[in-house]
Amino acid sequence: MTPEWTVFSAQCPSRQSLARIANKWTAMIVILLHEQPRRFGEIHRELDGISKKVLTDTLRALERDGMIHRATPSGGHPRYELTDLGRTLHDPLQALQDWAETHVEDVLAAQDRYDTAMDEQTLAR
Amino acid sequence: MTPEWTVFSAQCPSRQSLARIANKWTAMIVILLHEQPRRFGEIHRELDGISKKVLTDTLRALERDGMIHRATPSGGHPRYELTDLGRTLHDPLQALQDWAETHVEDVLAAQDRYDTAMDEQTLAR
DNA sequence: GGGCGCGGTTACTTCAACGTCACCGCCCAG
DNA sequence: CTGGGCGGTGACGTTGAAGTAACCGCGCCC
Repeated sequence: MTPEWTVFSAQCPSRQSLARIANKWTAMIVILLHEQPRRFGEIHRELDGISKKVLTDTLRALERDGMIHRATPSGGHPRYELTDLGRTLHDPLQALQDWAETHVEDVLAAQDRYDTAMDEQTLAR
Repeated sequence: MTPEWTVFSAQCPSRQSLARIANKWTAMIVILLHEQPRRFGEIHRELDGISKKVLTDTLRALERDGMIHRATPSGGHPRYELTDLGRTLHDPLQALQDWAETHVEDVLAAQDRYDTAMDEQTLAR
C-alpha cells in the first residue's frame, strides 16, 4: 500500500508538481502557447522582463514535465506548443491570471490600508 | 488615459499580484484556511517543510494583500482566516492543487521519457 | 565569403529567498 | 515563581535563482 500523499507532504511528487505550475512564468507561458504555438523569440518578446536564460530554463523544465513540446520542422525554426497534458493546464492558470487582473484594485487598496495602519502604529510608539 | 496593462507587462501591478498567488505556499495556505481558520502552530505543523520564518513572511504578505486576516481574540491566540477577497481565491487555487494531484503520474512519466531520451542522446555522441 | 538574425549556451556575478538558531514576551499550570 | 508551550522576531550564513554579457553554430541573403 503506497501512502496517500498530498501536496502537503514535502516529499510527495505532487508537491513538486504544484511548485512548477504555481509559478508566474509557467502560467504566462502556458496561456501564451494556448493562443497559438510560438517561437523562442516571440515568447521572449511577449514576456516582458524575462531573460533568455530564464526562458530557456523554464521551457526546458516544462518540456521535461510533458506540458509543452518543442517541434523543429525540418529546415525551420523550433516552435513551442502545448501538449495534451499542457492543454489541461490552461483553464486553471487562465483563471489565476483573470483573478490577478480583476482583483488588482482590491489588492492595491488592501496594501495601502495595511501600510498606513503600520505607519500609524510606529508613529504612536 | 491609463494604459491597458496586463500581467505580461513587467511593471503592471497585476503582474505582482499574479506572482504572489502563483506560488506554492500561497496556494497551500489559502486552501488550508478555507477549510477553517487556524492558528500559527497548526499551519506550521500541516505545511510540511516550511520554516517559521518563511511562514511568518508569507502570512504577513498575504495579510498585506488583503487575502487573510489575523484575528487576535482578547486574551487568546491569534487565528488566521480568509477574508472575502481571499475566499474568491480559493477555487482557482484548489483547481491547481487538484491538477497537481490528478496529473502527478503523467508528469512523472513525462520526466522519465525526457530523461532517458537525454541519456540516449548523450550516449550516442 | 561576410554579415545578420535566430535560438540558444556558457561562465561569471549578484541578489533575494530561505534555513538555522538563539532569543523574547506572554500566558498558564503546577 | 518557575517551567513550558505558543507565536513569533532578528541576526547570520548559505544557497539557489536570476541577471549579464560574451560567444556560437546554423541558415540565409547579398
